[in-house]
Amino acid sequence: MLNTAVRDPVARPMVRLPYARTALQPANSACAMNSCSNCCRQGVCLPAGLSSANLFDLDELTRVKRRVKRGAVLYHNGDRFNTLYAVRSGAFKTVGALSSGREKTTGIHLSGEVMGLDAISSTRHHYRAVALEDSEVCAIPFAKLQELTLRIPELQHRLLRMLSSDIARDHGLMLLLGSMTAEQRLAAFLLSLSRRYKRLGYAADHFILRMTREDIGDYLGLALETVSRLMSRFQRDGLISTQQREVELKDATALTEIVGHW
Amino acid sequence: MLNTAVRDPVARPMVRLPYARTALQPANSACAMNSCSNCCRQGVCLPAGLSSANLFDLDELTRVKRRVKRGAVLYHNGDRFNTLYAVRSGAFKTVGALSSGREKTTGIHLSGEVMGLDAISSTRHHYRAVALEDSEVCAIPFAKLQELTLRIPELQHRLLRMLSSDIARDHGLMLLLGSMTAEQRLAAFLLSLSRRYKRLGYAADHFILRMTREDIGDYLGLALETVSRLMSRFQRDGLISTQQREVELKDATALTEIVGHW
DNA sequence: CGCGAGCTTGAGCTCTATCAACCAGTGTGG
DNA sequence: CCACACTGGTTGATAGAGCTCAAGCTCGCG
Repeated sequence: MLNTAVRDPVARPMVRLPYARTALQPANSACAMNSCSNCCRQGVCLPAGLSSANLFDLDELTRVKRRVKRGAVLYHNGDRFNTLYAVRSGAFKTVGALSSGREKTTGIHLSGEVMGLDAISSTRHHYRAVALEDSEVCAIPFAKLQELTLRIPELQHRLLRMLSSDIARDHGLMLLLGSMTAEQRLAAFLLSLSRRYKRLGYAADHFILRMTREDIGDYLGLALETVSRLMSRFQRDGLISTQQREVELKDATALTEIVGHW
Repeated sequence: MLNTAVRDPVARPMVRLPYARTALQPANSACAMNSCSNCCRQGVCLPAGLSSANLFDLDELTRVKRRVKRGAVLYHNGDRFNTLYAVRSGAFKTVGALSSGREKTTGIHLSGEVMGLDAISSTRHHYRAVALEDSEVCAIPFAKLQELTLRIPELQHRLLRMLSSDIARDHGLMLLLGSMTAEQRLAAFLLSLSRRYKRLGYAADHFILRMTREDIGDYLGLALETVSRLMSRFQRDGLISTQQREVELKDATALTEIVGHW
């Protein structure tokens, strides 16, 4: 049932070096600078589109960095909100606790993405942010950021755009959760990850899932077994090649067709 | 199987006058004023929390009203975005078209709520906004609004909060779509409508659904038949009383328990 | 009165969750 | 160095929730 070639270490195409320098790297070392002005994520993160003069203002707000170990919690459900967190390196999930004891992952956040935007309206976090791997974030005091936007209209615009694109992204997930089959969901998920890694400058067709099958299931509204089965099936059908967390998209077109284009 | 009392016109408790003046009224006539300063939705809409001096500034931006007939489209998927719409009276749904031909309703918007926030980031609308009943909106030119926020920090804060609470609301729907049974979804939906009507000053336990079973299904990720069956079951179990679009919550506690409190 | 849109109910089937067993890899302690 | 436990992944069997198809009903309207 399993393609034995995959089990054979020699036949694994995915651990070759060219990849190891890009998407497969946990990206912790990729960006050592400590201010927005010289951060390699500046093009995709909060300061995207700002003039360099304005960047310096932002530098002061993002001085505080925080390291978070894999599995550790950045903020809890119910914590007072006064800080936005920009992911510098690594990856996070935000999870909502359900009374049933189960959890629902509402978001996956890669580097350059900002977490906590949903809490602006209520002054408290609704979710728990958990590191999927050893990660680092910039802590951005929201009150100061808001002051700054009054002086820098572009920054205000940028902030609004970030919130807005969060909404748009969530709507995409709602479409997915509300009207797609398990197969479509997983295909859409893989393609979405691919797009995001590409945007970060990594290989689009080859990356490491930072999360467990269970995490993916929680995110897509599926049981972990279903995720596992589908991964196997995609592999059997030659759409992807996968070994544990390592994924290579071999036929992105076919995946796109599975999703259907909307 | 159906409680015959409900079919009997005499036994219907829901068409009595006290209700007819509140939630059952389509609310078209409820708010005839034509500027924010004297609009009865001012406390729940965009201007919420602004000082009256600032309200006057906002008045200028919301001069343009637009009437939309039931079933008519306010804006289409792909339309250029330059205007936010605040629902003055009536109700809207926003729907995303899927290639399969089916549609997914991503939002239900009652009066006092603002539509189009998801398009800020992309300059184009991703969804179609359709009136669920004869409705009226305020057209708010976004560029001008943004200018105004630079002069009125409170307005900026308000705008951010609206976007943020949109995100939070969407997350709620994602939780619902991703991890609740059909029964829980419908119960949550009814309770949510109840809360929103209450906030608008209507009766919390008695209202008219502005949408068809199909709309509800599209919104909750269920087939219309499932919605219908569950409505019947809730009625049979004494949780609600319903006749077509008219709904009375008879046991909100039980509904809350069905949802489970998270 | 007849028509159509929307709602209800039934029957059957499919997809996916659940339960369960097993496997691989990793870390731990004796 | 091996036994053992533990985490995460795979695969199978089974059952049930909800979808689809289909028929009939209600109500408002021309």
